[in-house]
Amino acid sequence: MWHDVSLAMVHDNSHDLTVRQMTILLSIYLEPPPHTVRGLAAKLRVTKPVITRALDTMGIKGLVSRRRDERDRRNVVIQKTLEGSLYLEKIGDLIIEMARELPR
Amino acid sequence: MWHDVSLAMVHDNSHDLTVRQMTILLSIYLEPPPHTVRGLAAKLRVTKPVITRALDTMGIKGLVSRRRDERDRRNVVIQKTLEGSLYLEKIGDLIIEMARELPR
DNA sequence: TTTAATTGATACGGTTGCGAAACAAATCGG
DNA sequence: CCGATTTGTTTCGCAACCGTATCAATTAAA
Repeated sequence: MWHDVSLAMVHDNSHDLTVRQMTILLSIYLEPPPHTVRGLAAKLRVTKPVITRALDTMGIKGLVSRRRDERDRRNVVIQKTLEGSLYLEKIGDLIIEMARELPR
Repeated sequence: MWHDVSLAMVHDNSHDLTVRQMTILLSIYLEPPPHTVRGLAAKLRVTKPVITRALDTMGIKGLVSRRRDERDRRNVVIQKTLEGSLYLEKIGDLIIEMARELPR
């Protein structure tokens, strides 16, 4: 199943994200907000620039957006987007479809 | 579940493969041999250099090996290795473990 | 045998991601 | 107010990957 889904992702190729980027995206959309750079860095155990750069590229693709936290303006809160939701929904459907076809 | 497994892969970090490389590796180990460069390129719908380069890097990591086909010496057949088998087995266990913890 | 086709590898220029370090802005603590 | 801390970003040099085009070796075809 992992093979089939990965293969479909390679075929799709619309947003080709790295495993790290995909993991960041899933964290943002599946775990309860708010999400910050340092929080994601800690969860994935990577450095902060990794998060910043991933947010840059995913921001250009429209998959996430950023906003300053007005209560503590050092913080940046990461927000979901419609396009990101649609993209992950598509991947979710893909996984479900592949799982359904498993030989059980 | 996809999230959890990806997160574990990022944490592990022993061989950090791209999605393409992982898909190539899974194809080699899960689909019936023989595997050739052009065959994998066709299956993944990528160009041949992509396969060659992926085999280079995965070969260095010891995950696959290559051998000339003696019947048609233009061909290269890709072979599994012990280390590659162990690596994929570890990932398989990871997936099973994560799936077991699903809320059903 | 000589030409054409097939197969995998390589060269090239460009893009992207990386870790470490330095940085600017904001907040905290005395 | 002023130095220390926290937070996210940027810079630097470097390595890896990409697609296109080309190459060398091998086989098939004429």
